[in-house]
Amino acid sequence: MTTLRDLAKHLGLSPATVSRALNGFPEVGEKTRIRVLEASERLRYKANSTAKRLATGKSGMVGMIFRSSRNLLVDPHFVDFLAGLSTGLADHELDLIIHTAPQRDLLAHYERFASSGSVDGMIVSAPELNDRRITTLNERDFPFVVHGRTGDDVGYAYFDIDNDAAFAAATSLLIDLGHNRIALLNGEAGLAFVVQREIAFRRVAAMRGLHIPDRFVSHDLMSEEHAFVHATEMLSGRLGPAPTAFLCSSTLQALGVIRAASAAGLVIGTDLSIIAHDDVLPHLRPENFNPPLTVTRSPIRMAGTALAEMMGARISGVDPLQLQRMVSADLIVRASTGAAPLTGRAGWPH
Amino acid sequence: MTTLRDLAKHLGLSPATVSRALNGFPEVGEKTRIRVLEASERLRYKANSTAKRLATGKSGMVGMIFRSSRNLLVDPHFVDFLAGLSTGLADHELDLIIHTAPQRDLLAHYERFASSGSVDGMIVSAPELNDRRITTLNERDFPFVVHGRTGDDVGYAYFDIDNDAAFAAATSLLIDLGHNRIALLNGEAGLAFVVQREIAFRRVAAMRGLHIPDRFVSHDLMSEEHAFVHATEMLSGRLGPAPTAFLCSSTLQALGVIRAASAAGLVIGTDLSIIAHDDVLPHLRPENFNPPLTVTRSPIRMAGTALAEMMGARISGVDPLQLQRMVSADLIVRASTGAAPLTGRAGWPH
DNA sequence: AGACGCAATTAAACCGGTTTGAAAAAGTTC
DNA sequence: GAACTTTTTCAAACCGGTTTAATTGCGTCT
Repeated sequence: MTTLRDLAKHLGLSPATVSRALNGFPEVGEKTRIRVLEASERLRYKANSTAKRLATGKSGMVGMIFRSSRNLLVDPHFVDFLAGLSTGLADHELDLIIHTAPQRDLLAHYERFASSGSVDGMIVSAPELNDRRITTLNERDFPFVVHGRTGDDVGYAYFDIDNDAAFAAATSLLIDLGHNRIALLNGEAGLAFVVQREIAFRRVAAMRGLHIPDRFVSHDLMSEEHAFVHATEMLSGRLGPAPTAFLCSSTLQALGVIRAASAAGLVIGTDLSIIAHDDVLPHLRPENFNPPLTVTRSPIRMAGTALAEMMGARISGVDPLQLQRMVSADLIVRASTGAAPLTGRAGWPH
Repeated sequence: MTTLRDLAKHLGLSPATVSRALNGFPEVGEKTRIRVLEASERLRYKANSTAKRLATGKSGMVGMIFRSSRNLLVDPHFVDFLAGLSTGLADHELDLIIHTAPQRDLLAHYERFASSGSVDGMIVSAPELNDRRITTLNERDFPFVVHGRTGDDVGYAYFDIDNDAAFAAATSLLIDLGHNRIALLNGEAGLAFVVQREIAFRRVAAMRGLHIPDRFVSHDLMSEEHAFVHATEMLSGRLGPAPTAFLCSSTLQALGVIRAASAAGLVIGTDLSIIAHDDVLPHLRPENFNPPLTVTRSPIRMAGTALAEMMGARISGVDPLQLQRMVSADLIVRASTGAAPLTGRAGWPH
């Protein structure tokens, strides 16, 4: 393995000059630079990245920590985010370190990452309402960016979609269409975006005089299968009058609702309306569903690239308050939403 | 940030002794060790991992490179593999680096990783039949493990399932049931496992006297949507007599076939039989399909953990030839396979 | 020719750990 | 208590780069 000193000796130069030549410093003579570049090519010299890091104090990596138990890595939403993130990081010549830790000493692992110099920054995903990972990193003054936000007025860099506006608009649309029994299939309890969506949904419903019993709001993994189970139960009548509309946190859940509705003999768009949030997963296109799905849309992959960009800026010292972005989701009305069936216009009793 | 020297000065010891005390070397006095550990706790000392790496020559990381274009990261099969891998690596105190590179200089990035010392080993996934990544790493004598294998007699560490046996068994089962028009929905052309599965399928079909026209064998992303499109086309009759059975490389594709069959008014298990390979994706359980799906099963997540284990061994110097594992997939017969409909027993003409 | 300015190069310190070889301290043996 | 082990500690070199401060070489001005 060729080192910088080997190369320097070979050329009859000092390591300092060689280092400068390779890194494009201006004070190196033009003929020398060419000579160095040629020799480094010929001897297949590759700078040892560890040594470089130690000398410069930059690792060129950002970290992400996963709980070994709860498997975020299997969630397609999350993975698409990851895809956007890692390609975005590549533009800044940053690599991503995936680290897994058991739930109980998750925070200790964040601390170790933050203070051992192995990464220049961290990505925090799927924050909960009071997320101790965020407070820990904030205290240490360590660069990090968050996908989502824990409140309205926070002091860290984040990228988020306007969950409140999106779900308020979706709820309004359903009520305008005459739906008075609307069920919500939400994500896992505790996650910030889940709470935000539910608050918007319940606020608009209450404003319009609707009562939503808790048993028609589910909190679970956003998978086809879980949604199928919940929707089947809700449509069965065992919990009370069946909803005439479903609001889903994900198009995957919409698939489950469609399967449950087919089994129950219901026609989507006529007997039952569905709106879902569309994260624009590459292999799941709600515009091709039958019927095409009404959605609130915002590509989650874009969140990944945006956060990669922010991470780069944050590492170069940009103030986190300058790195806060919220985008709105588009409400796209298609054929899965229609007027509520006349037979089912009564709301749930208070 | 406390360094080792700070700590040593604070204790009135030499850096050497402190380093030894922290790393559990035997030649340190017991009372000294305790003193050191206490002080390091109190001063919140965390060893700089970059410096450690430089000194020891081990990075504690393994790398994985993705093409920025073809998006493996979005493939749920692949992601589940990744989940198994990263938790398995954690057991060996290894972290995973995710690196993205454009297709055209993919190999250069592999070389850089292999010779810059930034990782101790590499993971190669989704190999093609003649995969230059493998030859490149092999030439450099750099530790790596492969998920899958490019041939029967290879000189590197791999974990693979017996694709040939699995697809031969599945094909035999269908033919035994009287099916003479069997379509194959395969993965992307060129991938090793895709070729292996197709060879097994065609060999058994030929042995039993069946002709399989190329237009009833598709090569594409293994997604629900692509499978739906191909199955719809094949069932339409536009390509010739419709198949009475589908063999799928993934349960996702089976979902697409089921959707296409429903649209065509076909009953699964009676009018149309389906077998798929089940990678045991956590949110997609073919035993809960309606009807439950006949599968060849092998958890892809297990492949991830097995390869993590192998990577650890390979890094500690175990001979790659000792690290070759092939497991067989179980054929699990459920209700999605039934006797071929009497009306459709004629095979495709030669 | 001497003084000066500028560009190109270098020696040496540094990043923060680990490890070797030697020295000091402590413990045994006679 | 001297001689000899054995245990514990230390100074210095090392990993392979970067960077500061000093030095050399060369053309220019007077």
